[in-house]
This record gives sequence, C-alpha cells and structure tokens, in this order.
Amino acid sequence: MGVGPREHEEMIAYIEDIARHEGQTVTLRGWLHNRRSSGKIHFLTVRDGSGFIQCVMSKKAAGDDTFTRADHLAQESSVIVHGTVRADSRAPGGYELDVTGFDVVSPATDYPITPKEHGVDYLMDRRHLWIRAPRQQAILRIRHEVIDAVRDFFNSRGFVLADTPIFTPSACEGTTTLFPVQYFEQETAYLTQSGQLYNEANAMALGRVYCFGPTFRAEKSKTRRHLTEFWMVEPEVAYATLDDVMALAEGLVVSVVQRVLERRAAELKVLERDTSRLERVQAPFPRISYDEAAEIIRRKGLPFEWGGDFGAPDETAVSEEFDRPVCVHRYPAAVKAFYMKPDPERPEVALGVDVLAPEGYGEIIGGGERVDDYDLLLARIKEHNLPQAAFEWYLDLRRFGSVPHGGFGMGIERVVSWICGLDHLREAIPYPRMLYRIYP
RNA sequence: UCCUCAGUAGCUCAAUGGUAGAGCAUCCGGCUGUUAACCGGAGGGUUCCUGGUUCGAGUCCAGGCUGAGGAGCCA
Repeated sequence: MGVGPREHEEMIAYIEDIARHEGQTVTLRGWLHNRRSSGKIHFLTVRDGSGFIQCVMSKKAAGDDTFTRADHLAQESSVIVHGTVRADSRAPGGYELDVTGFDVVSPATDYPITPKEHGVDYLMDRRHLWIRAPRQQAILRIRHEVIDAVRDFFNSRGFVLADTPIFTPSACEGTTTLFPVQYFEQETAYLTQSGQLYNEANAMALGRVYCFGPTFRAEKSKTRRHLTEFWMVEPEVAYATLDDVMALAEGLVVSVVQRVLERRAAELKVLERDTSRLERVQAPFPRISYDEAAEIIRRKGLPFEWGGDFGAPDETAVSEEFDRPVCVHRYPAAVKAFYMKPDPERPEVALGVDVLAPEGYGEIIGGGERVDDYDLLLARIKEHNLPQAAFEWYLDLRRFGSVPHGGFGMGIERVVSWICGLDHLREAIPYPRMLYRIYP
C-alpha cells in the first residue's frame, strides 16, 4: 500500500520555491507533464504552474500500489505528489523529488499536444492547452513582467492611471479600421483604436496620465506584426514637448527591458534569447529625423520617395543601422494623424516620433506633440471631413486653457515579441485575435 | 483586397502518373537514471472538396474551401 499524502502532515510547496525545501518532505499539486519509465523506476516530470520538476519514483521506495498507479498515467493528468526534495546536478532545475506518495486527482486521456512537433494552426486551435507548454509559460511570464514594469515606471513618476473608454461614439479616423457595435437603440458605437483623445482631456485635468487597455483595429492586416485586439499603454503629459516625449519613451523602454533581464533570466533562457542584444538597450537612443531615415533607406538601395510612410522593409533597414531602439522624428505631416502638431520651423513635417525596435521588430511606439491651437485643430478636422459635432469636447480642450502637450502609445505585444525574440506576435498574448481567428 | 505557398494516419511529414509509408501519440510486452528516453509488437487512411485528362491520379488540369507567409495600414 502506497503512502498517500493525506496521511502526513502536509507541507504544500511550489516548484519555484523548491530550493528552500531541500531535504524536506513536501507535497506538490499539479499536472503530469511527461513520463518515462524503466520498468522499476518512473521518471515523472510534474508541473504546478510555477515550474517543472522531475519526480523519481522507484518501486521499492513508493510501493507496488503507488508505482502501478503511475504506470499508464497519461500526459496532463492532474496529480498530487508527496516526496523528499533532493539536490541533483543532473536535474535542469537543480532539484528532484524522491516520491513517497502519489495520488491521481483526475486522469487525462489522449492529450492532443504531444512532446513532438506541431503546426501553428493545430496549436492555435488548442491555444487553451498550448499555454501549458514551457515555452508558452515563459512568454506569458515575461508579458506579465513587461506589464508590471510599465505600471511601476509610470506610477513611480507621478503619473495617474486614468482609464479611457472601450466604446467610443464616432469614427475618429474612418470607419473601415473600427469594429462597429450596436449601442442600444441609439447609434452605432465603435471599439476604441486608441485612448489618446480622452487621454488628452485627462492630462489637462491630472497633468501626467496614462491609460492601459485593449485596443481594436479592424484592418485586414495579415502579418506577424498585427493583431485585431492588442494591448496598448498610452501616457500623455501636459506641457510636454517632442523632446520630452522621446525622453519618456526612451526611459520606459530601457526600464522595461532591464526589468525583464533582471527578473526573468530563466524564462529568457527557456526561449533561448540572445540577451546580449537586450543588454545593449541603454539610453541614449539615437534620434534621427525622417529625412535622415529616408537617406539610410535610399543608401541601402530600397526605392523610396520623400513624403511616404515607411513600410516594414524600410523600418528594418533603418533599425539595422543601430544596436538599440531608434527614435525617428518629424515625419511628413500629410501621412500623420490630424491631431499631430506641425513643426513651427518647418510646417510640412509633424512633431511626431516612432520608436523602432532592433532586429527587425519594427515600430513599438508611436506618438508626439498634439495640435494645441484651436483654429488649426478645427481646420484639420474640416480637412479630414470629420464630423465637428463629435469633436466639440475635444475642441473644448483648446478653448479652455490649452497648453502644449504630447504622449505616445506602446504596443505591449510588439514589445513582448521583441524581448522574447518571437517570430510572430500571436504568441505574445494568451488568446490572440487575428483576421480569421477568434477561437478559442 | 492583392501576391506567394501549403492541405496525405490523432500529430509532424514522405511517396518518378503504377500495391498508401515512417517517426511520434494510443494499446500490449521489456528495461532501476531517463530527461523530445530506448527496444519489440499491434491497431489506425473519404490523400481538403467538386469536376476533368488518363488503361491507371495523393501526384497532372480547372474551379472552390481552409490555413500560412508577405504587401498595404498600423502599435
């Protein structure tokens, strides 16, 4: 008869804390990740959400009954394991558990994600199970760290989190890029594609603010850099200039990357990330103008005409010139949004900035100074054929004590994707929403 | 929306126009240091769909469906 955990005074432990329990007898509660056997000895890899550990069960130590219970147990069966923690140089985590008791909570059968390879489509259809895999867990932990670092960065600098709405009343920049939602009997509402306009109002109230939430884009983008639903953090600062915005973006990116390097080294190792590339992410970031970026693109032989926006290959060409993120500022005003402030010294360019990540990961941040002059903003709204009535509240910000101000948006999944070295954005969020994918 | 590529066992893939195959998973057996464990055996097929060419189609042709990568747009 095997010795069941409940017959002992239990010491519940998590695998991430296992080093503190060396020599002790503990109880782990989790799932069977993999099993190997040599007839009279089972090697059970158990995961509990906090980590993975190999549990060694010998027939002699565990007893026939307990041993038999583990004989045919399938991958992802939930289990409670009782055993003694032992340091072992052969173990990837440095420790193993010598099993003395073992209970099956609920057996699994035919778990679809086997230790062998699977295709992306197959795994995405089973995303709810795929996230149990070590690599996916590492990515999601790094995502958590990125988000935590972002919040800490702003919270420690006097910023106030002020949430902006998900439902917005009218199309700011054309309805083709927005998801319509029927809002009771009144009108069509749209899912937000940016909290920025509300952020500006919040900044006029609270000075330094940020919002952080999901954002929706109905563009039929079908690339490794796009999701239809993604998370964006957007700071906005009253009295900020373009230089202030760039300094803030630089500080945020450095802070986030350093935080992940400090606290998530184990996860980066699981992902086999070349961390030397991340260690180089230090201030100051190079700041180059659109004109200088265009010159780099032309020098590299890519076709490019002044006045156009950069495509993905153009961004890669520019970012390849630098070993850290690069700020590209003063884009042609014509290709930027109606609220972008023109450079007073050169009105054909806007006081906007994009931050391009290294290694071909493209734009992770976009922002700049906003139009603060009432007459200019009204003219821009008319030029873009936007419904003035819907923007009266936004114009109010220029009627009642307008000040220079600016901010930016940073796409969380793009940052996570870059830090993790992923080849596709879809792994950077638990349940990606893309063109042609809304399951599970 | 456009361009390119792919679809064969539960999964990952192979098969010169000529008998439908392997590894993994599953089931049975063996093994006290495995770690994508290994060794032996067994079961497992609407070759995405529709039509066409051919003595004969997984393979060639046409149309469709589904997915992937890229472009545009953006974070």
